[in-house]
Amino acid sequence: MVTGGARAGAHKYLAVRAYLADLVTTELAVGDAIPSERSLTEKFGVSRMTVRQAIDALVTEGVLERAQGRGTFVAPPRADFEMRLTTFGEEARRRGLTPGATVLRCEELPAPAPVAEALDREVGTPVHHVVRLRTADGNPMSVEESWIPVDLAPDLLEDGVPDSLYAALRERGLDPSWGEELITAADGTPEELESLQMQTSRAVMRTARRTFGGDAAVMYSRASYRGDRYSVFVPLREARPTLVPRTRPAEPGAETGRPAQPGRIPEGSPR
Amino acid sequence: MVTGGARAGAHKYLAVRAYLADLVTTELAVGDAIPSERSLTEKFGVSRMTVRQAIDALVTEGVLERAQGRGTFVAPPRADFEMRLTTFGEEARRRGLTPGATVLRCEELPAPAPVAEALDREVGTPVHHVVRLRTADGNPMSVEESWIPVDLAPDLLEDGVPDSLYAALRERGLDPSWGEELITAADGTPEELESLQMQTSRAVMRTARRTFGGDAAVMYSRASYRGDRYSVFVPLREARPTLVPRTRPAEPGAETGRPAQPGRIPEGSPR
DNA sequence: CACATCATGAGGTCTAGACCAGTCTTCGTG
DNA sequence: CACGAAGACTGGTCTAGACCTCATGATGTG
Repeated sequence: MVTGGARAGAHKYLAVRAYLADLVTTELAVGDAIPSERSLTEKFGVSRMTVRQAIDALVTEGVLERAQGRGTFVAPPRADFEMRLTTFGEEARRRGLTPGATVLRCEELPAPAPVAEALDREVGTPVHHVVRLRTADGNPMSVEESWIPVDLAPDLLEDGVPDSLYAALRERGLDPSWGEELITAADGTPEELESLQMQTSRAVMRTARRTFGGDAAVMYSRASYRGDRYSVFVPLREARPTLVPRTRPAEPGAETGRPAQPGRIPEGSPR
Repeated sequence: MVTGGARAGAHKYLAVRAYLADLVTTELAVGDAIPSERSLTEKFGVSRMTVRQAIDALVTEGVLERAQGRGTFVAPPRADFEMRLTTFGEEARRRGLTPGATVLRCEELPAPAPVAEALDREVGTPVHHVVRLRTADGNPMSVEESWIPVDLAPDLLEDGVPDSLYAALRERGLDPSWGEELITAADGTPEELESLQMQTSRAVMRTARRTFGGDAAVMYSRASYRGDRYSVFVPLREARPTLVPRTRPAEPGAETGRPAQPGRIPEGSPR
């Protein structure tokens, strides 16, 4: 059973949700119908609204599809439909490759302007700075540079550079929960081309990423990937208009108390 | 009033939803609280579950944020938080540029293998083929190649190439509703470099996109953007595990009736 | 003055029904 | 046998309450 995380004492809709999640992953295939809402009502001894709350959650996640008059069905996996905050290591393993890393640099320094801006900090704020060569099955894939404010994780690099910076941040209660990334293509610099052992082609894919935990920026990172070995898959949603909140009129003295708005990602050289 | 689309006779939760949407766009700023659920209950003479249904919808869309014990607030615009199916023209205008296009080629031909695969059709199926140079404020930005099955829109190119292929498809009832894109970086070919008037740098960003309307692939397109003038912004969500339905055991004779599963995007040269 | 307590009011979960609106099957009837 | 109506499903919307947890500000006390 995959009921994990929703023990008996917990909320009832979570129990129903866990049951359905288990059904989907172990019993049903794409297109199959789940039990009707009324039958789940009896099975769990809960009201229909509670059953619907459980199903609603899975419909929102894209796992199920409702069809009035017919039933509720297992939805086809639409890729992910959202880019995820994954790490190089996770990505590599997902593709069946063995990730590796060589630390090229590891230091603490005052944040230069572009880094400070990306992290919503003052210029000169102490930051950890790590440069690594990332490999997959031993082949160089990218040169990756990361900056993390020292005050968020003072002991981050005490035992050397951790395999996964994200995992290390998570251990310190700084869950990376969302981010934004800017992707460009460029000719690699001579140093990059050498590190990546690129001979004939010169094109690299550059990414600049801001990672947020809650409302605070916890990490800024830049990477250059071998253009001939790396690609990004982006699922696209329909372009429907979005509600835009009214912009607050200038009110001197008014504090929004909402830091870390998404915005421009600095691209300029951080050194 | 922005109540449009939710007339009095319609569902009550839509009336509440429309009221809140109007509030957000005309009265409230980011971080402001909306009226409490119980006060909305009285204002509209509906039950609390109905009010919650309206709020839930806006929370799911990312417009509002709940906070137990405190209230429900206007959420900061997290970029889009999903890549959208936009066209070159829309993107350019959004960035304040004037889009332009020069048709380099326009023909009908039998689909080569990679194109046929991308469109879920037989090799040789007749497809429209359009190659255009896209400009912004007169500057070359990308070379874009599109393939569309002829049977979906036989008269698509009768009056010349339309400004927007997406708009032309929409007019024929083929709403592009989702898609998937593969992004790579590469050295531009000599022809690309000449079309794009690239002198010093050679890196281009290549995209290969499958566009779907409903469950059928309606268009396959490939584009090469000037690496020094183009970038892609990608919002990233938290990396939480996704439910994967059980794979259907081989059942000869069983029909899923579910075409157009997302999958690999062909990258090889289509000519 | 500082701090613990408590009342208030916010959202979170849940019930036991109701009627509406599609879909599909089944069973007469012509 | 063909076809249409009826019934038996499905999910969609909605009510009028209930009790819970959590955040906050007022209040009283040491």
